[in-house]
Amino acid sequence: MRDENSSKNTIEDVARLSGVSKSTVSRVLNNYPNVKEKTRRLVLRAMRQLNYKPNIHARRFASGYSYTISVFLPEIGTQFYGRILKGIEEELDKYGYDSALFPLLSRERLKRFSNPNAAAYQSDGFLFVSLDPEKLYHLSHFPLSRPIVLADGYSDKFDCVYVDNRLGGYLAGKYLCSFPGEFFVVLNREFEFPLSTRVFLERLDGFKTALKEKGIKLPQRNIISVDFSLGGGQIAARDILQTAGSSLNIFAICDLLALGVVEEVRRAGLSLKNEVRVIGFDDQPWAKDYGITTLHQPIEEMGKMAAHFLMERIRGYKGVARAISYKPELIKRSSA
Amino acid sequence: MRDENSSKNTIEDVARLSGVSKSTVSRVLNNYPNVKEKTRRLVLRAMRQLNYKPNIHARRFASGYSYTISVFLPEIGTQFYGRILKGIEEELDKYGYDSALFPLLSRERLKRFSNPNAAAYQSDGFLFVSLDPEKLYHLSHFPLSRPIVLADGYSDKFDCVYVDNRLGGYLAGKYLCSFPGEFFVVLNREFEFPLSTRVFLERLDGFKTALKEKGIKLPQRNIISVDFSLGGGQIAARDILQTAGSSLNIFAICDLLALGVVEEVRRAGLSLKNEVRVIGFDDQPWAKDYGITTLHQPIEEMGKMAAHFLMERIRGYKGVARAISYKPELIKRSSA
DNA sequence: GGTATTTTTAGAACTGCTCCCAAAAAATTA
DNA sequence: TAATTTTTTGGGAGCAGTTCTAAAAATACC
Repeated sequence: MRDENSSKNTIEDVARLSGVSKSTVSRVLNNYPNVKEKTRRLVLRAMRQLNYKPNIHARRFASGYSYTISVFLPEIGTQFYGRILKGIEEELDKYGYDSALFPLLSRERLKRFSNPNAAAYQSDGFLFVSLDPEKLYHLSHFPLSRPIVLADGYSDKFDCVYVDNRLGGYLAGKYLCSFPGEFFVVLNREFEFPLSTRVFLERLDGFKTALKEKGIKLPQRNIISVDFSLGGGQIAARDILQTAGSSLNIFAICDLLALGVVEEVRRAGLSLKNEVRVIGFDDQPWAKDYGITTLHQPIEEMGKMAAHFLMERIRGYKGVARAISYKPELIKRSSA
Repeated sequence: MRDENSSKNTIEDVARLSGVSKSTVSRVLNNYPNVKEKTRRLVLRAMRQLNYKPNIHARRFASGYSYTISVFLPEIGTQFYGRILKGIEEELDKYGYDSALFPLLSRERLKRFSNPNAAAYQSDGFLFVSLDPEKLYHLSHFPLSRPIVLADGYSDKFDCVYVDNRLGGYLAGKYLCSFPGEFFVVLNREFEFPLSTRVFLERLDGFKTALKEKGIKLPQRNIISVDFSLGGGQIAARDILQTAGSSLNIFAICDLLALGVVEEVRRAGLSLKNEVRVIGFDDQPWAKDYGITTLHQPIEEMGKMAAHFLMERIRGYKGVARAISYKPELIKRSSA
């Protein structure tokens, strides 16, 4: 089927109507600086008049650019990925770029990408979210001539944008230490090997460090692993409430788990903050509504910045690898 | 950045090496039937020798086809979508087609697609998974000249491929009715409006029908809504076990919830089948390992068939809308 | 005001593949 | 074997942009 979507008008029609040459229209199209303002307006008006839409295939063909970047992520069912994607897409829009999503989902699915001609590699750059490109065995297939940027992950080889998760955990720990009682961490199970991320373990690590500084020990059985879901948090809370005393400090590794915990604590008729303190991580938009004390991280901003780095590289920037680390911030609400 | 991925060799180089014309090479490339076998082999050998990869942009440009279809789905964190995608991709591969994924994720994100020039619409066809294109308000932007196919959903306007969920629920109900005791359904909460699917409610409906036939009533409070996760199933199970008698029949609307239920039942030291019966839905690959009695549905097969329909349409097939409905099959294992 | 310099523009080559048309080759028929 | 039909192949004109080069226009300078 021919693509009726791109209207019939070509760059030539625009040129004719505005009385300039094809190349000038092209320059306007691509935001080249050396076009007289008057001419630019003329051309833009003609474009509008003809409802001109450049043929994306012709454009890609002629320029050699695909105007697309590939985003690899473990999965995208969670709000975190929805938000980071939002940031990425917003930034790309500015450059007329699109993103193609490649959720790896499972070890098995990852195999699909062992074909170096897979669609995933037909783009101008690569963005890895929560993923370590060096761990993914198909990296050998990577066209390393094209830039790679990491979001929510660290590397010394590539530009990357991440949150200081260890610090976040530390801040949570430090704050909770100011309360008496027993300490718990609600953690979610990790992905299998090549898709695993250090993020949660780093938060845990920072948390432990803070406790240690105060001479508090966190017994292994107080670290409760559940699946990444509201229900997971609820289950963990029930287990904790069933076996522990009446003054509890709970660090949930993310807001979703924290919400599950908070709901169960309320259901059990216990008083948040007085009897049980719960801290989450993320500061999801709804965390405020539920009064969840949490560590704020700028998710959309990370996506935006990562996309920005990548676009700079695609545009030819050659400097050494850069890393931006965002500091999480403790937001105190009613849950702790 | 120029695309170094597609090696330097063009169709012309292949033509020269194999001693034929460009057009003949093109014919071989596109699997045209009218090429002498000897010539075809000659050309293929030359391609191999030069490690020739057609320039995908040139191809799209010249043909007007994008060799891509857009797959819209609510989200893709779950195994169901991973599996259906697998089927889709396998089938598309046969035609040299790729899929671009567009998880709508949320009402808010859906807005991104209100732009008729979004990448999502730059493809040769559209596949809606668990989604009703007529409910999505951006349908107005749809290039209806290009074919649409539904998977895991029904429509009289478009080709569609789905499972008879009502029958599945009915079979579950009928089987459980052969046991005494109280009846429960574990359901997961729905997506918000435009992303909602009727799938789970249909299963519930079929289940109720079966009970009604035996004169059994399912009180509203025996329908337990939890989030779609392992933890959700566990929570539901705890609630059920806490308040109900000792002979229970539980229909979990999907295997993931069923697994959560089964785990909790075992943890509570109750005997599956004798005291508590649990039926799931899906027959996920791991359901067997956990002994979950469930309704089998051919997920990959659905994806494959949907992709097949779509490819037929893209290739010009003009017949009336077709619908394939798969009948779920009860697989008895140790949980019921 | 004339020349040098810089900015802006037109013209045309180029990208690599598809596909139509006509020519050549092969197969079939008389 | 010639004539006819069918199959296979080559030639070349698109496709719709980008980009290089050189010319034209605008600006700066003396």
